[in-house]
Amino acid sequence: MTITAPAKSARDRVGSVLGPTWPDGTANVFSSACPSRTVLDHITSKWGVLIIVALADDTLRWGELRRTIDGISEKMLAQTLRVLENDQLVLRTVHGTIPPRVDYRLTDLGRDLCEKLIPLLGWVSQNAAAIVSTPRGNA
Amino acid sequence: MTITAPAKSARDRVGSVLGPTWPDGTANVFSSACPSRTVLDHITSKWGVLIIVALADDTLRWGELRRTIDGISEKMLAQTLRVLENDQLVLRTVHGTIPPRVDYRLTDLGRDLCEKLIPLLGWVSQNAAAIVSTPRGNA
DNA sequence: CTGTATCCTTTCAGATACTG
DNA sequence: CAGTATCTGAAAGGATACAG
Repeated sequence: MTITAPAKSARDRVGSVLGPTWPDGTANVFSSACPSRTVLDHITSKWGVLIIVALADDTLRWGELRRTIDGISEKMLAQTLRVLENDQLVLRTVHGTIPPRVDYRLTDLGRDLCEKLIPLLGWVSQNAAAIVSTPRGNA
Repeated sequence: MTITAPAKSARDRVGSVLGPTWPDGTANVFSSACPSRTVLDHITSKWGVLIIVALADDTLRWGELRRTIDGISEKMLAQTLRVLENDQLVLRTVHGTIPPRVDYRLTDLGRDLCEKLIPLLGWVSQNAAAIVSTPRGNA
């Protein structure tokens, strides 16, 4: 292995764990121009994680998603679903029936991502109460 | 195990994977009032993930963090660090020297979280290029 | 070097009303 | 049922200047 760039602590070390996003290694997630930044923003948008995880096991209908994810507005549900669908993480199926029925489910890509998300959300669920219960000026 | 609530597909199934945040099981991450929502918002804030992962291996100084995380403003770095510190994920150490030196490193809690974040960021790094390169009206 | 304070712009997000 | 359109207020975020 040839090392050309100067070793720069975290950036390179974590970079080697994550791997560069571009084959030439010019960009990783710490670079502002990196596409992984865009995707990360989509996923970590206010509702992205919750929608994906809600679809972990099931195909859900629009109304089911809306009821499952407490507090989401129709606007944000539609908006986030569109982004997720465009990222090929969620698949939208329209049944040409009256009344209309639309199903949402994860793509293979989405399911793959979901498996990374579940442990994260599990950790948050377990530790959230402890974190929030020590508010020293918390937002 | 006593089941009192009607089984509601994803909400309960994923809920059983994640576990309830409150011991009485009244709230999980899908509930808007759940504290895990707050913590999740902190972590998935625009810069939260990046800061935590940047500190994965190293203690970093303010300036190092600023240079590592490309594109972050001083304001957002300070703001996000304060939230993370308050959540007991990041530890701030002030050395009383001139010129001033301040170190940031992960707490045990933060390191634990970081281990859930690395696989996620790794996945994003590997798949981002493919996702972004198929823009059918992408934002 | 490590931040704060201020101003300003952009984006997010909810409420409401409406459509096929 | 499954959305869209529009409006409005709140919040996030960035640039710049300044302070200890």
